[in-house]
Amino acid sequence: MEKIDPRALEREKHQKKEGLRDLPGDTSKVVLRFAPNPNGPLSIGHSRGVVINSKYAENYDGKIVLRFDDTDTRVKPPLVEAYEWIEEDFEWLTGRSADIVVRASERMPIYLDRAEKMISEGHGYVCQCGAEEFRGFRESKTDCPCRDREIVESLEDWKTMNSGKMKEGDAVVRVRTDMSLPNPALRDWPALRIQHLPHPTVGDKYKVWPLLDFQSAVEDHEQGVTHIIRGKDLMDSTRKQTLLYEHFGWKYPETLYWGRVKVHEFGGFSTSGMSSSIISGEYSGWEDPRLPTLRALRRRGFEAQSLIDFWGEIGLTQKDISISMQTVESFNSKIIDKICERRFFVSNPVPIEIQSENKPNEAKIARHPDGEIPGMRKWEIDNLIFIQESDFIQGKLRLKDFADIEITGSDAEIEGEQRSDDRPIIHWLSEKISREARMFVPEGGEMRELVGLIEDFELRVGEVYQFERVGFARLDRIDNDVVELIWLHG
RNA sequence: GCUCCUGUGGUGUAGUACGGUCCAUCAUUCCGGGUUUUCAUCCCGGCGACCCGGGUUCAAAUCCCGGCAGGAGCACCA
Repeated sequence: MEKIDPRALEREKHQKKEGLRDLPGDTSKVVLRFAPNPNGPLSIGHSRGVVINSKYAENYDGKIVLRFDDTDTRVKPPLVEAYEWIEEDFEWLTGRSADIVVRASERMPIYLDRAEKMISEGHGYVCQCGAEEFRGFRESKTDCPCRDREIVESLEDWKTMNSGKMKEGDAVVRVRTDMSLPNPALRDWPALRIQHLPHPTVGDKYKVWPLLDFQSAVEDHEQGVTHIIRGKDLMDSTRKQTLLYEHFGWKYPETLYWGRVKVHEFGGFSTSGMSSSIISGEYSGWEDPRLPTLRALRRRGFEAQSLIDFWGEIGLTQKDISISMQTVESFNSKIIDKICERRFFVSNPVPIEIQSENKPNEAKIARHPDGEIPGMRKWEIDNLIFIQESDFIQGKLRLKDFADIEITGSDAEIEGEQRSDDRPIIHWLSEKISREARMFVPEGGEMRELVGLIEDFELRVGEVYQFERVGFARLDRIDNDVVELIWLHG
């Protein structure tokens, strides 16, 4: 009887399934891709794509392609520096570089060749209807006049388009689907259009450029992509591209989607929106701590792992979600609390004169309270100390790791070094160790600035410290002897 | 208008393909308590949810029908 496992009698509680769900289809040689537009650096929204795709690549021992979708020179033109920024952001986040990096703009011959083939096989045609005009045909499910022209005529127009003799907007290459399709988005969708504006990296060599749906479809096939994971706003892209794949006789990759993501603290933002706010001077640059770019988060002191943990917890769902940075901060705290040294930062300092004659002349405070980082911070103590204005009272206080004091006016008497009662414990600074500091706190679109004194003990630029009773902040730089800190979180 | 996606606590998420083991999982927030010479970390406890209405069934978060709500696409942007 006693051999029966007693646990078998207990009611089993359901467990939360951990990790990402399995990828569908053939997973023997997985190839994934992350395809941003290089019109700015990566933001927190992009990080979901990077994290999820690279996690799957890791899980299945597959490959990940970083592809720059840079075939638009007019509406969202590429930013030359952004290619490099994105590669840096990708590496920061995943700890490695992508297996393959491709720029769509450098693969133009492949797309143009494919387009010509499509036209000559009758699966596509050159359409010279205006955008408005075609909208009417699409809505009324009627064929446009260009649709029934001979293939040779389309081919001739195709050559004219490429020669540069046709103006932008005069013609477009469409994929022949079916104008009576129930979903209007799929009816003879546009695949390539004319652009005369030079491309920032390849110049004015090409006059006809593919749109996303065509370029992406062809390139995914070229790279042997097996699984596409993208936003569900691109569901119709999948349907359009599937039609194209049928024309070409290719097998479309397995496709998974995530829903729309909003971040409470940042509201609605877009790369192009941020770009114009930076140009107008509203923000100092892409690294402005108020921005949701990965560069800004990195500058504030977020660990890449916090984002990996965060997106892993959210997983891959098609729900439109509204997330809070608080959750990311919580993951970050768990990581950095163990590795950050402690320091004091006294904002709005109030000077206090210690009157006691036999005061100790040195303070020793642990670098880390749990001994995760061994060693002590040692300071000299003179008679002059500073405490934070918000802590300033008339009465009894304990200067953390130093002494019990009683304040009268702006003088203080040391009552003893040992803690003698449960009076409030505050952080403080000796004048000998104080250095002027400013802490920048991003608050929505504003930047609050706290002026105060920092504990000048082995400070290093780029390091994240936990300021006791204040919170985490990163030492951004030292300007004219003034230490500049950027607030991370509590 | 047409096409499509999604609805589980404050915010996310597990469970939904094969209905019972779910008086519904876990994280985060919030509240309370403990450890701590930080208002940090850590530990313990608590509050809090299956969009609505029908139907099928002994039994529905799960299946069916009908609503409703939110989001997306229908760009010569990505």
